[in-house]
Amino acid sequence: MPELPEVEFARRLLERALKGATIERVAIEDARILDQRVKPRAVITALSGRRVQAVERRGKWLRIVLDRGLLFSHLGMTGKWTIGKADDPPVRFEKARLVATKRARRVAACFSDPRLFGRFVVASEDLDAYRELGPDPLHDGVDADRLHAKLARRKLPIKPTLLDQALLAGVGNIQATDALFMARIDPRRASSALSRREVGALARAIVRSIERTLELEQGDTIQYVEEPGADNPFIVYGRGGDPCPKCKRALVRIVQAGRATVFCSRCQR
DNA sequence: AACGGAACCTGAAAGC
DNA sequence: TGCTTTCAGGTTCCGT
Repeated sequence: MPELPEVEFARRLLERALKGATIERVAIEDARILDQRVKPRAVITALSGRRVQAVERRGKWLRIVLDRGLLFSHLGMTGKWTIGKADDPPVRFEKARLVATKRARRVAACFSDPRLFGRFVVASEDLDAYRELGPDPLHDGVDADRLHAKLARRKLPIKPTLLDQALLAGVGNIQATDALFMARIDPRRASSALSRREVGALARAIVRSIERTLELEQGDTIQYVEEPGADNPFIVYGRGGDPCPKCKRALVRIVQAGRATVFCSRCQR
């Protein structure tokens, strides 16, 4: 599932392909990726002829800066950008395509998304959802003192709290699950009960977990862990019932706020 | 205000 | 074999 590392992978891909390029053709194959009030025609008009100045990311949001206006892209659960030739046939589950030209070279940036949780939004200013994001662990680091102070006011257990994008932008179910294992913290603990020392360990684990995942994502294509044939590169995420990598006791799978969590009841306290 | 839970989606895997 | 059920989950919305 796309979380911060996968979105950063997409950012780098799009930056290489599109920065400095001019969008010459836009196709929206499925309007359900758009804001429902916006007509596909309006999106095509807004993007056509625009020059891409930068491809940025905050949390799980991509922000493509144009010479006039902005394009926001969220990958949802199954969204993916791939780069190909302008006239390549549609990729599987393709929902939108930007054909752009840079120094007489034409490229296609294709957005595919089988489950349609992704977003494709043209705007003239930052979206509320973007403005409301908390610090990005990769850009800003994780300030443990600040995090500790924020957690002190939270009522939820630490695991669901970590999924709040206003707390830290980009942490999803996978990174939260693995980071709690790395920091040896029980996901059921009350957020406000974590000591400063524990929050320090958690802050470091979040950054380490993200950097580790990013290192695994080399090359030009990316595979998400849920896709058929993909292996699971994560430490405990998706490994309920398997032996704990540290102590070999069976990892426990529970559901919190509707999300699966895996942890070791011996190593995580 | 804060929180839980459902809804939005559909492909793949598991169950029967 | 083929049908049905379950699961995955980021975000938004709604009800409590």
